[in-house]
Amino acid sequence: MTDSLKNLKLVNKNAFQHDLIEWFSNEQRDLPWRKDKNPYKVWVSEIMLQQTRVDTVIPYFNRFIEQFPTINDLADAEEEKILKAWEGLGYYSRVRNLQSAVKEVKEKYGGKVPDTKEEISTLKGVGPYTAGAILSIAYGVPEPAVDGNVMRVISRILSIWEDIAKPSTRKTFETAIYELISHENPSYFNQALMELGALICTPTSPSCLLCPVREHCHAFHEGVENELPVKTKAKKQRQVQLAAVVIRESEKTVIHKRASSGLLANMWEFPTVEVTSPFMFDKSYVEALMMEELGIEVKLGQAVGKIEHVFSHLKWDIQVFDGVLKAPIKEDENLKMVSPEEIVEYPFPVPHQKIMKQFYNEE
DNA sequence: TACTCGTGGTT
DNA sequence: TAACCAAGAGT
Repeated sequence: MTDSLKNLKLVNKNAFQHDLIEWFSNEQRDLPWRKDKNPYKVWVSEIMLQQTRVDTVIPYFNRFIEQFPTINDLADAEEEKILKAWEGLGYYSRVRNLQSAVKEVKEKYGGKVPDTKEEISTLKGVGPYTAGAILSIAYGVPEPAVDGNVMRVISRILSIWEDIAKPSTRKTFETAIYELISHENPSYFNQALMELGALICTPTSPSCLLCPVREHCHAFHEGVENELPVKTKAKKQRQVQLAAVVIRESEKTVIHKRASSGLLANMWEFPTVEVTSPFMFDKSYVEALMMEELGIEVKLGQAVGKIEHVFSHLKWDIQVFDGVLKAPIKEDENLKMVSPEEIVEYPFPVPHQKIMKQFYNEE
């Protein structure tokens, strides 16, 4: 693994830093989280940007900061509100961890985001990348912030052939960045690597002729920029068959809150059960499951449609039924009857938003 | 380590 | 269309 950094000492460090930072100074995108270096805003942006595209994040970031302008505002918010603000972004534990961490900053650090690697890394949801990003961008600390962009860019610059899909590989790149990072401007150095990965040094067909650090790039000189980075393939999603019911009772419908851990934790949904093998979508079977698992006595009507939704690791195939209650539900924290006006206040995952749109709200 | 955890845009 | 991809972290 040390051998994969054999080109590290061959890089003209000062020239590389200069070319990279100069390019970023001139070409960086105008993004809302780049307006100031407020550690809280930097933090929020970095959590949102995890595995999520810039264009997707922008409107969420603006709304989130407007709704929760400070650490105190977020710390004091109801979980339902923060999940609603995150609705549609995915990876919902990110925002629950963020609020948990923000509460800790409020209580243990007097509301000031920690500025050391050791302290900030103890916060929920702040891993090696996010710690380095906040420290370098908000506080000017020369720590690496190794994300997918950085691994791709540096794998090409240094011609590193380690598999970037393996968790242990990140350390190789951190070692490289510790050596290469500008101590005069660690913020721009880290952001420039990511910006370069996003705009120039893209996964397929990188624009090497436009690259400000082309002359420092070993992969370009060896003509192997399209072979790097090495990344093993992800395995296919597992299929899950679900039955959901849209219950109509005098202009209202029944919604259910999911478990507090696991997939889509604490999000709301139309009553849903997983069905397996032979009896797949048999109505009386689904009715029995609804009673056993959710305590809902429902009479299923027509199968009104089908929703398909692909997650990173599984695929939902939802058969949607119409239905009416055979007996009133016992409303509690996790089971409610709501009107069309009320339902919009609850956070729903996208597949159930699709159900709402197609089979409940829409005419 | 390998798996879990979302979503939407690209190829 | 299916696969791939995007500023990862928790377990």
